[in-house]
Amino acid sequence: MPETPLVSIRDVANHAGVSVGTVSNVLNRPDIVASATRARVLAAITELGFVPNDAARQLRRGRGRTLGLVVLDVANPFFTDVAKGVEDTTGAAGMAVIFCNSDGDLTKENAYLDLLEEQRVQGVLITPIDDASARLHRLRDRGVRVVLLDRRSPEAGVCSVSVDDRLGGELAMRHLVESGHRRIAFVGGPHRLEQVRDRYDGALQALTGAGLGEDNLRRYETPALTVAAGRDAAARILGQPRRTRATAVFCANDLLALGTLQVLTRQHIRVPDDIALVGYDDIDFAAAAAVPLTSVRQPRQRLGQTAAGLLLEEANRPETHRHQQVVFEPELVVRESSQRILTEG
Amino acid sequence: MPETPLVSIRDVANHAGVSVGTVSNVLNRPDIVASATRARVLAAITELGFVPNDAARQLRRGRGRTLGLVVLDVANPFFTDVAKGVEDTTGAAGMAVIFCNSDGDLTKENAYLDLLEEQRVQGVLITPIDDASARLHRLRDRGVRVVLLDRRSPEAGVCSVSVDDRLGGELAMRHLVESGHRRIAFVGGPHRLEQVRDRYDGALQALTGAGLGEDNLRRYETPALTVAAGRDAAARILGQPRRTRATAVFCANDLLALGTLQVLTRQHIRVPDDIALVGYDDIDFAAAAAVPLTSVRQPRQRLGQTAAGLLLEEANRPETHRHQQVVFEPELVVRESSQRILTEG
DNA sequence: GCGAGTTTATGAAACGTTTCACATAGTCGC
DNA sequence: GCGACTATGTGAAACGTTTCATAAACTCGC
Repeated sequence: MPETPLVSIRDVANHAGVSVGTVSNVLNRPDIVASATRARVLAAITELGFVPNDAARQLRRGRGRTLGLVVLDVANPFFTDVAKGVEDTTGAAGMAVIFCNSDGDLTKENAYLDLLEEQRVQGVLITPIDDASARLHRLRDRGVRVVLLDRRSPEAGVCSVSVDDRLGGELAMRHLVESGHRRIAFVGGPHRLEQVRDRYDGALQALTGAGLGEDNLRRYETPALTVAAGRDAAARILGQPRRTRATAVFCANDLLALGTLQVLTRQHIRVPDDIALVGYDDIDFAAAAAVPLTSVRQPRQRLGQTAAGLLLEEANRPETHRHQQVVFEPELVVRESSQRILTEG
Repeated sequence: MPETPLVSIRDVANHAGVSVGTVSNVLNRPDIVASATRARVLAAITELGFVPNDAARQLRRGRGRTLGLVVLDVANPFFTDVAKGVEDTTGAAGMAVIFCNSDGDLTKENAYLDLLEEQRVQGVLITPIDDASARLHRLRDRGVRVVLLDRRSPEAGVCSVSVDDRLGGELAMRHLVESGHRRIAFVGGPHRLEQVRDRYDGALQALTGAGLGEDNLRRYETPALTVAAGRDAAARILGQPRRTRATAVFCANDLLALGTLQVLTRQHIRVPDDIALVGYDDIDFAAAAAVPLTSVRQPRQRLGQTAAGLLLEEANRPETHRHQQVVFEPELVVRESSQRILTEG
C-alpha cells in the first residue's frame, strides 16, 4: 500500500490560486477573507480532500488540541462515568481526550505523564495514586495545566474537583450504627489512596460521634479496589469465628462490595440478615446486584464535566482564571443490602 | 503564571557543546554516538529538564505515536475490557491511545474520525456503527490504517478481529430450546448494529435447526444496548397477557439483560422459574447480578490485544503484513438465570 | 608516515502550519 | 484627483524535530 502523498495547505493554495497565508486565514479567521476567495479556497479543500495537519499547527502554536485523563482503573464504572462527563465537555469544545489508565501503578502513571508531556497536551486531569505533588508541580512549572480529579488539592495553586469522602464515610457508618451494628468491618485499600483513607476516617468519626470506639471497626486492607480484591477480603472476614465476626461490612467502593457479596451469597450467608453490606460510588450495577446494594452516591458525570470545564477555562482565559477547589456532597442511597426486608419483619 | 519557555533540542546541544544532530542521535540511535558524548548529552538533558516535542517529531516523520480507538459505549464494561486489552499492547510499545466514544451516534463517530485524521494517528481501531465502508475506505486511502473491532470485515483489504456472533446467538438459543422453552423473546437493537443482527440470525437458525419456526421468537427492538433500554423492553414484555407471554428472554448484551432482570425482580417475576434469562458478553457483573446471569462469553481483552497487535504489525512491517480476519469463538456460560435451581427440583 | 577504512560529529534542508510586517488596490471625502 | 483610510492578500520567518550528505578525526597494515 503506497503511502499516499498527503495534500498540504500549499497544494490547496496552488489549486485555488492564492497564497498559503490566505488558506490559513480561511481556516482560522474566515471573516477576514473576501467571500469570493473564501469560496474558491473551500472548494479546493474539498476537491483535494485536504485534512489539516494538527502536528504542524501545534508546533507553531505551542500547544495541541488534546488533553490527558489519567484514572486509576478503566474497568471501574465510576471512572468511565467520570470519563463520559469529561468527554461531554471536551467534545463540545472540539478537543480530544487521551485516556490513560494508571491501574494504580506508579510506574505506569509516570510513564503516561511523560507521554502526555511530550504530546504537549493542553492539560491533565488526574486522579493521582499518591500525592505526587513533586511530579505534578514539575508538570505545572513546564506549563502543563493540572486539575485534580476526585481528590482535593491541598494547595490553592491547583484546581481540584472532588467529593467529600469523609462525609461519605460518615454517612455510611452512621447508617450502620443506627441500624444497631456494633462489630463492623471496613474493607478497602491500598491505604495510600487518599479516598480510602478519608472514607475510613469519616467512618471512624461517625463511630466516635455515636459514643463508640475504634475497636468496633476492624479494618481489612485490600491491594486494589476491585471485585477480585473484594472476594479475598470476604474470605478473610468469614475466616473469623462466628461470635466475633463482623455483622456489617462497609466497602470503600462498589466493586469491593460486589466481590464481597458474591462470596457471602455463595457461602449462604444472608445479606443483610447475617451480614449487612454498604458500598461506595453507587455505580449503576450496585442497584442490579444480587442483593441491591446500599451505597454512597457521587455525582460521577458532573465530576468529569466540572473538571474538564475548569481546565478549559484555565486554558482559554488564563488572565481571569482563579484556581478553585470544587467539593461535591455525597448522598447515601439505602437499599436492601443494609436493611431487613420489610416483608420479613 | 508565565508560560515557561520550553527547552528545545537546540538548548540541549548548546549546553552539551554538540550539534543538534548529535542530540537527536542520542535520542533515536544512541548506539552510533560515542559513549562519552552520549553521557554528556544525557546529562544536559536531565539538567535542563528537556522533554522532546512529539509534534515536531511527528511533523518530520509523517505519523505520530498515537492510535485511535472508537467504541460504541464507554459505559459498557465490554468495551472497557477491550480497551484494556488495547492498552496492554500499545503501552508496551510506548504508544498512546486516543479513546473515542461514538455513543452509537453517527455524527459523533464522524467527528472523531476527522479529529483522528488531523492527529495523523498511526491507525484506528473501530467498532463502526454501520458498515460505513465509504468513510473507512477514504481513511485507508489517506494512509490511515484501519482495524475493525468486534466486527468482521467483509473485504480482504482490511484487518478485523471479531467473535462469531451467529454462533453465539445459536448457542444461547439452543440452550433455551433444549430447556423446553417455546415462546422466546429477543431483546436487542438498534437493528443496524451488525452484532445485533448476527446474534438474532444465529438464534433463528438454532430455532429452525430444532424444527421450530420464526413465530416462536418474538423480537423487541431497543434503541440502544443499555441497562435503561433493557428496563423498557422488560416492561413491554410484561405488558403481554400472561398466557402468550415469553417464558424466556435472550438479550443481545448483558446490560440489556441486567435492566430486564431489574424489572422482573421488582415485579416479583421469578427468574428463571417464571421467565428464564440469557445475556451476552459475560461481563464481570453478569456473575454478580441479582440472579447470576447465563451469558455468552467473549474473549474481550484478547480482542483488544489482537486488534492492537495487528495494527502495530501493519505499521511496523508493512511489507510482510497480510491483512487478516481473526474470528474468535464464543462460549456459553450457564448460570442460575436460565436453569431451575437444583435444590428446588 | 601514507592510503584506505572506520568511527563520530556537523550543519542545513525539510516537514506543514501560523503569524506578521508589508504591499496592493479600492473607497471616500473634499 | 489627492491624501487618508480600509479591505484584502502576500511571502517569508519561525516552531522543534529528523535525516542525510559531508567533513573531520582516528586506526590500521604495511
